[in-house]
Amino acid sequence: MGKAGRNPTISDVAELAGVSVPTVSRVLTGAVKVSPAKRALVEAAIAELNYRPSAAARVLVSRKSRTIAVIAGNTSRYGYAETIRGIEIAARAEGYTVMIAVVESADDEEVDRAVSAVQTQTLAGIVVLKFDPPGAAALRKLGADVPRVALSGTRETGVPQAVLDEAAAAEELTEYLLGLGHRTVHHVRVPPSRRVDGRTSGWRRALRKADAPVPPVHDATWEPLSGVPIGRALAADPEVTAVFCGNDEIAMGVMRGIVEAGRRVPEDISVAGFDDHPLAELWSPPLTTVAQDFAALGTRGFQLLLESMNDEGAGRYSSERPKIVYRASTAAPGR
Amino acid sequence: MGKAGRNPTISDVAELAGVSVPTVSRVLTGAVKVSPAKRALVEAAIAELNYRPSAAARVLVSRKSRTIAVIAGNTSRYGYAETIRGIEIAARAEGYTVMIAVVESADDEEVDRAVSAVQTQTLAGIVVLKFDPPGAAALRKLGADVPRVALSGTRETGVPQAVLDEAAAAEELTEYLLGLGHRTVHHVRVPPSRRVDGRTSGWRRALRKADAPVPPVHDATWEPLSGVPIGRALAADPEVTAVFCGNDEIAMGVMRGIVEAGRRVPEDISVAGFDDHPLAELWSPPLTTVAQDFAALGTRGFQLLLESMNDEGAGRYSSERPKIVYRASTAAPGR
DNA sequence: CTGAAAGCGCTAACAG
DNA sequence: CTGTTAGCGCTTTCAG
Repeated sequence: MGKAGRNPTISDVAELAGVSVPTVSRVLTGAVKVSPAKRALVEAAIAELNYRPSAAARVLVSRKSRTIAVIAGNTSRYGYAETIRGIEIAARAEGYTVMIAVVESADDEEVDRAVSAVQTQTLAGIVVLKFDPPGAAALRKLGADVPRVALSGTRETGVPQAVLDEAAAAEELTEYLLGLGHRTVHHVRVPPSRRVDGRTSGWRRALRKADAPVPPVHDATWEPLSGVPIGRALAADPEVTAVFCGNDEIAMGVMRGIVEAGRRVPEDISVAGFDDHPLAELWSPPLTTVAQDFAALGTRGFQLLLESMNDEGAGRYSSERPKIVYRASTAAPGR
Repeated sequence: MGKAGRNPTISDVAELAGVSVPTVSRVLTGAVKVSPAKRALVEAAIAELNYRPSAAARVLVSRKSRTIAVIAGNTSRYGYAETIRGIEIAARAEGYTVMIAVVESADDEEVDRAVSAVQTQTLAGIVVLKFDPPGAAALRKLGADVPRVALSGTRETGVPQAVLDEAAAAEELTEYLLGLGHRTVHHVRVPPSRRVDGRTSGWRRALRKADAPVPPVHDATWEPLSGVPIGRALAADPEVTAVFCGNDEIAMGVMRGIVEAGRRVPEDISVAGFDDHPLAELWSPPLTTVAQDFAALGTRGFQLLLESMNDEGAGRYSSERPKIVYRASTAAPGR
């Protein structure tokens, strides 16, 4: 019998069931056939002792793990949280456990800390949220010894990757605005993930293709409130009739600034966002935006990871085109 | 030298440094003194091989882990995501890694699955988000063998717990509304965590204390849009002048319904929410609400866990009183 | 201060 | 089908 206070081990189970330790292991893993009689004995013993195999011991000897890590710059912001949720759901469905490693900044020290924390664990795979510079830096430092998948960001070579084609969506949205009759579209950017930001480059491409002037970009922070002064500034310029914002929260801040400055949305100025935040539909006026299915992105990411664990489809690239959601915050320019 | 393709092990390091394996272990753990000369040798070897100790092997022999698990009914909804963020930040600061276990429902099977997944890991401790029935069910099934902490929910005995005193805050907010001159306050509830929901009971307590009529409760889902029809219904009743909603997102939906029905906020009807969602301040009109510091709750939770790992303060209870944020969505009743 | 020996809980050969 | 024998990578005695 196991000593009191200690968790039961596989030998406690073996002893109680009257079989050898490997036999218990065999019913646990199910890999090798065991006679029904002994199997029943073992299962009874497991139930009686409320035995749970130790993942640590298992991993040590089998070198196989049922844990994946998610490396992310953040866990609670809308896109991040939803993506992680998608990964977790897919992982759970396949019996995997998820571990989180947050990389606050792209500082060498911080990235090393996070990468070390991850490399210490024996993992089945790693999903990197390449939404921002910290994520990209972490991916770069990761060895190729463990299956990895990158989510979003610039295209990787040699690493399977799933992305949302933000540039295409931003281009389409900007074209829509121009098609409404706006002479040009102004842009408020969220902190860019990298040198080239898909949302910004899609916007610029659309303007160039239409030979529309490319106004200077306004930079917001992740704080919704940071959009307010930008909105006020934009409203002060009578030339401004359409604004495309890097995300919905900033768009809401910008709209607030515009309204505070005494102009109307969309009569005087059209405003569009990005993400289709849960509150975008509820906003007044409801926000025209781009629906990004982050949870599906996470799920695709885990799928890619699974494939890459089985050596299939290494280097696969999966791109999805987000859909524009037309609502009331955009309209033809007034007079 | 280590075989190619394999991660380097502690004996590869020992060999390269020309010392014994336990000596390497001693510089790794720092528990026992090692001569500066050997220490330098070992550190050089570690750096050269880019060696990372295996957490699995460590845990197996030392029975000590630097990983904690968070059990939660959800990971991406505002309060949940922020709480997890707070836990993760505190854990990371102390060198702990966070593992996530999601419990979708309170079904026995689902709860057992999550609890098993957690018990398989060798953990330093577990933080349970007792925000909802699944969380509460999971806490109940967890053995006392690993340090645990409960966050929110009804008071536990024997388990350290950190909570936000929602009932007190809801009562204060309701009293404020009554103090403004409203005859009573209507209530829209979010899916309740348990039989007694703090927000609802605080509201009811305030009405009783003031001898105000207690109108029937309206039930919303977690979907912000579910508030819209409720808002419309409320607006149709001329008796309604003040509404207290279970969270900000629902409050936004309710306000939308009220406005659609042709009544104004706050001139005709005051609306208050709960949580101080990042967009509450930006809403028109800005929402009166209760600021819940979920990240701080998470941090306090991890602190409690640390104490309980060191056998200090087992059974501690930490309650924080959220602060009311007065904004423009509430006012004295019009005539 | 340092090395030798033992063993954590489990699975992977290998006989039988 | 089943038991015996090894040993995963590390920390922990225990001698020196």
